[in-house]
Amino acid sequence: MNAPDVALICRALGDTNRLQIVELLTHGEQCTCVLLEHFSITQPTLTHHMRVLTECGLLKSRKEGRNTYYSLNCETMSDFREFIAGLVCGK
Amino acid sequence: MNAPDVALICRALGDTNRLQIVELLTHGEQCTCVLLEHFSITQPTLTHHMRVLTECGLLKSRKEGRNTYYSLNCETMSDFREFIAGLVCGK
DNA sequence: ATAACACATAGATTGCTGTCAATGAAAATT
DNA sequence: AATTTTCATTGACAGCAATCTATGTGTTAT
Repeated sequence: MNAPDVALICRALGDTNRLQIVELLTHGEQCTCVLLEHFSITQPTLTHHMRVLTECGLLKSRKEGRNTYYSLNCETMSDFREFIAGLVCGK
Repeated sequence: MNAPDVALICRALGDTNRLQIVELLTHGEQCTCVLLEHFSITQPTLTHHMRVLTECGLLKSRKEGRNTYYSLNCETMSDFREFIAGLVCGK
């Protein structure tokens, strides 16, 4: 994973709401309606955040009936963790 | 380290130039003048980026003569790495 | 003292971002 | 078929952020 991709992900995680969304999704996929209960934002704003997180590759989405389920993209998350893990002092 | 602090750091790392600055500083402290050679931005813009990185706790600075030397704040970096390392699928 | 150097600060501008209300679209329910 | 539910899209707005030029400040060299 190269620097521009990482910067894009960091920018996505640079919003408190989005960071909390990712934290919630570490426990498994969730639909928008359930996620919405955890925040004090409107549904369009949440959908906007989900879009940002999806476009940088962090999330996957799956439609089932009238629900949309979001989950972490494990591969991207793994690559990102690896990059950050490499940012050590005195390399 | 709590979520708001992490979000602040992520936002700081969400700029390609700043991410590269942090990568450069993993090899040790550097003064502004040397860092500037790696980028195609003006000196005030670089100083602005150093300020952002310092204010979120990622960098430390030290003045020696007419030079300012920047280095990673190892403790903050460590806490941040640990937080990101905890963002795993299927927790 | 004067000049040169390294960096910070101020002010302006342009573009992006988080948020909302309003609306659209597709599926399930009645 | 009509209504309800769930989510996406649109358009707007206020605030922030990246960048620049111009200038200020402290330090070293001449």
